[in-house]
Amino acid sequence: MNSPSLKLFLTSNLDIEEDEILSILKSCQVKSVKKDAFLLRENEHCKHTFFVESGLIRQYSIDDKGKEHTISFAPENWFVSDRESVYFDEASAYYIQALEDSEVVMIDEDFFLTLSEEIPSFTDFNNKLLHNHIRHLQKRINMLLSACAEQRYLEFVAMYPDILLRVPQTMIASYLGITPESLSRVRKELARKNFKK
Amino acid sequence: MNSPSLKLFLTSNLDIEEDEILSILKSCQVKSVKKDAFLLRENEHCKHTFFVESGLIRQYSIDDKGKEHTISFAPENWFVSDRESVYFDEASAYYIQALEDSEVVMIDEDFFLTLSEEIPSFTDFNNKLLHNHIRHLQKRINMLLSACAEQRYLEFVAMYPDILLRVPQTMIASYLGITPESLSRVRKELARKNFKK
DNA sequence: ACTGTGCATTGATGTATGATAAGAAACCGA
DNA sequence: TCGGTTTCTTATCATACATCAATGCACAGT
Repeated sequence: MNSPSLKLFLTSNLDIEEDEILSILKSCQVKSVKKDAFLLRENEHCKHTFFVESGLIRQYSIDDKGKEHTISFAPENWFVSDRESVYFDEASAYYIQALEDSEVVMIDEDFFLTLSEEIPSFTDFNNKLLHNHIRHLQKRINMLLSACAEQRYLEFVAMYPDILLRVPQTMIASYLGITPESLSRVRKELARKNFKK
Repeated sequence: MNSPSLKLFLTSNLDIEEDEILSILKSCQVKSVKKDAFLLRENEHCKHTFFVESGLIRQYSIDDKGKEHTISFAPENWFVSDRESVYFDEASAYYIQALEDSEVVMIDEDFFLTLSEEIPSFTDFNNKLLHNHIRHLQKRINMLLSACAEQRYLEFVAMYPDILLRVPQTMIASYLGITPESLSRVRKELARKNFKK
């Protein structure tokens, strides 16, 4: 068994015994992915939810003009997946790619089924995860509707200071819905303001 | 009991007996709201999920500059709520307001608890609802990241042709993240294109 | 029928951000 | 250490959309 972070994540959130979790986790494959390798490509059916043990993963889409739009970043201890593709068994619209050499636990639907059957508290926990996810998406929509480039960047910095330093600005720009050039301008402007004070 | 749509909605999605649903629904209050009345205001704690029996409800936020941003429209047979406020017991960032005289069923957390205890299939159903919600939000984010004003409007028309005719353009504009003036111009341009063909 | 209020349209103008291109800097991998 | 990518910055120009302001409608209340 080689997924200490996921084990810790589950034991600290679920009412579950050490050996119980071990026997369930045994069924999960751990995968090492090199930087730039793909866990999912557009039009594939996503079969897994990935738990990031180490490294950094990005989920993004490509529009008709060929531009990338970052959906999410997933560092250690985060999940990443096209849950809709998994759940509704649809072709995915997204790419999931490693930004660093990473280790991910591949979790399939059976895993969730087993958990919800064997661990009563799992249902609630899963519910909470889903609600958290929704809250997060809600907030982002609100931001995209109302905030200008500078505000978006500031919110990102406040929310993900760690990620900021690990990914190229191009990708942060594509997360914020602006061009890399605009982001560069925003940063310059912010630096100027801070200097003045 | 005065919530025929909700009853139908539940019985057609859950493995449940007629009288069982009736006894559970009995605990829910049905509320009539006049056009423009509020079901929730910013900074209040949202205590209910509202199921719209009839009418039309809007959820929106107001930013620092006083501009409204429509989060969602909820016509008949839809749910509307600040689920995050309910679930995490936080102050809400949103307003929920009737756009037409409406009837809503006020569903509290106990209702969900009762359902999940008494109806085994409810857990799965609830899960499905949450996943659907997430899919929906995901799609909107993708749209906001990648589509121009015209595309956004076209997507809206395709997705909610019914709502289109029932709400002022100002609000549709605020849903799409553009100004009413821009929306007016987009529509004019589209009309011109269609005429030419 | 009159009048007020809100909404949609239109035009003139402004501005933030996009597009393009080119140079500078940082980051590999050999 | 070098040479080559990739990323970041900077500059110019272009444009979609916002802002501001005026007008026209339509509907509701008196």
